[in-house]
Amino acid sequence: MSSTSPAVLWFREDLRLTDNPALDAAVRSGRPLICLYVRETGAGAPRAMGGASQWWLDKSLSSLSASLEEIGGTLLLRSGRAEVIIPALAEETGADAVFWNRRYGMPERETDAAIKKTLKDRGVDCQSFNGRLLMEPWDLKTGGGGWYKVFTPFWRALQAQYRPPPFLPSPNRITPAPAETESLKDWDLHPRTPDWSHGIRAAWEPGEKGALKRLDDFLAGPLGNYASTRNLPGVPTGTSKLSPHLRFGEIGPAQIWRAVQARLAAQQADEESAHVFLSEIAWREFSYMLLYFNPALATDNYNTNFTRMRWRQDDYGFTAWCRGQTGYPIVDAGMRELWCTGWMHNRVRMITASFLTKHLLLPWQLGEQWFWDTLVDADPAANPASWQWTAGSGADAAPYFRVFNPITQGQKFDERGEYVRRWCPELERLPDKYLHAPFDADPETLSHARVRLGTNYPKAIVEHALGRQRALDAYKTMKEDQSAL
DNA sequence: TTTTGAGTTGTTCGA
DNA sequence: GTCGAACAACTCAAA
Repeated sequence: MSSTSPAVLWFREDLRLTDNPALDAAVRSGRPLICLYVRETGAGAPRAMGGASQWWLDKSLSSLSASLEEIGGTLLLRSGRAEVIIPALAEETGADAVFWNRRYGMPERETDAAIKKTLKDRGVDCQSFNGRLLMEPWDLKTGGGGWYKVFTPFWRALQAQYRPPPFLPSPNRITPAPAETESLKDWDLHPRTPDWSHGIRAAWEPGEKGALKRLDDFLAGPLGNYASTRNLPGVPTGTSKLSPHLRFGEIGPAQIWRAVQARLAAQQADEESAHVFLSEIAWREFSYMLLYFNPALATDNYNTNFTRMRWRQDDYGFTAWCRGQTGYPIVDAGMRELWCTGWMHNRVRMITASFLTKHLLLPWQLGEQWFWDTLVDADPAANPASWQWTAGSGADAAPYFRVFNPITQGQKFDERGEYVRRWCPELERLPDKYLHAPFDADPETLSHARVRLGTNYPKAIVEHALGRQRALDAYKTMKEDQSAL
């Protein structure tokens, strides 16, 4: 092998230098490197990112590019169909090897397989790695040889079988190979006219450095109380907030796993909290397995009984939900946090998703798409899997009769109202007693708090008891329709 | 092959 | 205020 032929390292959902198996192998191959990111468009491209994710991608690519330059490399940018770009780049540069970390959704898998075949036919070595999951979907099988459909046995098997591979440090030197690049600025990923990204910018530091810092900060403190505070949206450090970093692969789950285990071994972590936290990482894994075996996870009901579900059509209700104007403070606070910061606390994701699919009886796909467009952590596996879980159509889903009560959920998890007051300042002066149910407050209390329902804060768009019963009836009807077949 | 125990996150009602 | 049961069957995973 001539060491002068370059290799292509194709970055996709693994925008990091540390613990990156494809990058490590590419560097070890001893070839000059072409580090590439492709903005994929057209047939075979991944689902188009929403605005918030594009914002993140912009910053993450800047960060990756800067990190590469620190060690002598550069980040090459190209746009178009990967099936065309990758082989063409190999030909143009004389590259005789291509490295990447695997993807698990469709049509990416087909695209990657097609590229691999093309490259091999032309004598270009093509190697793929696991840089995104603890265990890949085909690695974890039930005793019967199938894939897990229930989380708990999946989680048990994962704990029993997973051993993290050795840590791969960042290369300290890269020899770049020249090739022409597009400009990140020209990709126009940052929003203009208007630039709505102020709130997002204030909340996040995209890129590998930000990811590692977030992990360190979380492990050093918040992890200790994770089991108890992770459900409290008013506690800013209650959760790790690693989700967007994981989504873009600025950090991998193996790094998180090792770091938590190291803390446990050093007796520097509360066992229950560490366990609960790792189980959240495992939910992400479970979602990827579901996506791998159910490529239409984002559009089709996993439980096909739900094809008979009679969802409502309600543009007004959907718009009110999107805008955080439902009249239920915990729901509105969540939707506004999402709009403003590109993120929403997990507890509140469940409450808002339940409200859309149960109280408003709107199809989960509407909510899934809205989250996809507005979340910085919008994940092709976790987002649809979680929406289906809440709607009741998913794998190991919440039983349908579990309808979150947005009033009691607020009282239980935002008792002092820190969260609601942060995002619904018009309710700031309401006493805690009525904060989660302003419609129950007497006129005097409302006027004293300067809340005018229907004027500066909406009336509830659906009464809780009515919404709940309507959802339960719809479910019952669906079952009856099913058995009538 | 059959059996058995179990299943992320809740709510409501009645004692 | 607190507690346990009912809510609905059904499918999964392992013995």
